Amino acid sequence: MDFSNFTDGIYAIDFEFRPSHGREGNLPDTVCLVVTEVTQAATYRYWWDELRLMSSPPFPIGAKALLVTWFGSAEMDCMQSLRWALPLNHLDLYAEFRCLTNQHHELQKNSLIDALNYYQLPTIGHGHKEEMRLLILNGGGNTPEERDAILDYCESDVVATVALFNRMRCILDLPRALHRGRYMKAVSRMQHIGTPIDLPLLELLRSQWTILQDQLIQEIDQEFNAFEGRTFKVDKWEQYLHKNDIAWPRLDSGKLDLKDETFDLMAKIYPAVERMRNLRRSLSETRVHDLYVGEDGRNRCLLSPFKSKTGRNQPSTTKFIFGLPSWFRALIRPQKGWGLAYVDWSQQEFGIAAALSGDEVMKEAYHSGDPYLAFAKQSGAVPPEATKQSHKAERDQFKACVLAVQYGMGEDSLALRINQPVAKARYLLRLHNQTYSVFWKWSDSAVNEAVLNGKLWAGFGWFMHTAGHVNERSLRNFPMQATGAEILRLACIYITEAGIRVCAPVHDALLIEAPLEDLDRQIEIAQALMAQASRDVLNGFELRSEADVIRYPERYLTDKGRPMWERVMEMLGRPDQIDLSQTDVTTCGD
DNA sequence: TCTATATCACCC
DNA sequence: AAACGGGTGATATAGA
Repeated sequence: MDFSNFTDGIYAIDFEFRPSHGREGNLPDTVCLVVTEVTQAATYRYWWDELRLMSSPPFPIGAKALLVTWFGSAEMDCMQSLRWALPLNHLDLYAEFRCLTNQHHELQKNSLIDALNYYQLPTIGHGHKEEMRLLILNGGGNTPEERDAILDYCESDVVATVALFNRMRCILDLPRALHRGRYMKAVSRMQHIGTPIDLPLLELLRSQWTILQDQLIQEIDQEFNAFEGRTFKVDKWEQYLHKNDIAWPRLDSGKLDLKDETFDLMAKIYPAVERMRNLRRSLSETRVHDLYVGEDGRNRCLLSPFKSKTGRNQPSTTKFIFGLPSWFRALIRPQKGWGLAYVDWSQQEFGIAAALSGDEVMKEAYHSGDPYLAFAKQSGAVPPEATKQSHKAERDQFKACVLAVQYGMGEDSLALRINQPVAKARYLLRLHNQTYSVFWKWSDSAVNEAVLNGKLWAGFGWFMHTAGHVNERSLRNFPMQATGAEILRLACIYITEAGIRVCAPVHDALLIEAPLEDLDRQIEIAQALMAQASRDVLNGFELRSEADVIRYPERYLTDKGRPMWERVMEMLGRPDQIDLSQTDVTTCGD
């Protein structure tokens, strides 16, 4: 496959846009569009009054055309707002540049300007770019001068995109580049749909939140006097400790250790500390105003595809509902007549490790349906007839050990985590080594590859540069996490292209929505496609998935989030919002 | 007063 | 030197 197949032309485009009504979370309002055919360098400029009259894009999007962009999910967001169809073939230079320069020592950022500098191509300055960005954001473009300035600026980005394309085209792995471009299209579809939020309740929460905080502090802090207004003051806490003769752990720097963990530890000796711990925890979980929710009650924000070094999406944790503390998920609620499903792969990284390493014992553990208990059995620590109920304590420890290995945890940290002597942690890690020796050899080989070649590959063309010092634990984890990201991308492609409405990706999970009468069927299809994606990436090895189902008028409330949600609803005087929260679990896979 | 750093809390 | 992978973001404190 090469570029000569695109006989209808290769078009670079760039939109300028701003959120509708200036409200983040709303769909974008398109300001202008510039299109250039890359070989003929023919350029076309369109202002929004022309664009809104078009029912299809002024460039070809069929099988014989190619769309070239820098961060094309944004361009396709605009196309969807204009109700245009999306291109069949898409090449995104941002995705390609991220892939080629991942963890490259000379590169810190990944803007278009950074890419142009990297290839020593001319750029407009950061200053002008920022100036134009603000002009567009603040509703500029009403005078002929401003309009020309915005179009010129938009055109300069297209010119830069074309230059970058011509510089990069000979080094691209085209089939995989088109695959990544196809993912950018799926990203745009998800960004366009967004996650349904109970907007009236969110607004109530927002309007009352400071009052709730003040109430909480006033009630609890009179015992301690450690707060000044709404902030916890270290020196005031120190005074309290001094007055009460409490010796508090300190960091190496000499400052008080204020970790939640430390409060937990000290609460065991001084029960009053527990009350302050709870107060601090509640207050730390208060990001209600930054969440992007449009006037239609949908949480929409940039998903930041390919942003992490393993290729994961990395949306802002304050703007994205799934980045907030988990009790906020109870704000997620299907629209009337609709349902939602949060579908996630079961023990994804364990399954990936088994598949990639070819460790048959590990594969068997995955296929058993309960890898943690299987590990305990395979190592001989519990009898073959042991169950989750009969050997709960053992299972918890073996589970902690499996997770520890995936993150490269050492025996000291594991001991702390499971609240056991170091010797016990050492014993568990040794059992993992012995039971899954093939996995460990494979894990060693990743470290060797990285050190010897200066690169570490994760399949489908994603890799990171490893010249210079890289943490060994990072190298061992990279193939598993990056492959997980690859499986998610493929599943997003399959499921969005099957016409299922995907609200959001969450690393090893997807939130989908459907009318209630179609919900069960669509969950089934989504799970089948998630299994398909895992097989396609893992050479036939299938990952199971589970689904939490939320049917209107239920909200998405998990066991973890329930206590805080109930507390907040009580304080808001809305105890009626507590009980509408049942979730079922279905499973799929072998 | 502003910025950089350290530390912490949250997510998977 | 530390020893838990990948992140974002808030806040307190220290220093310019």
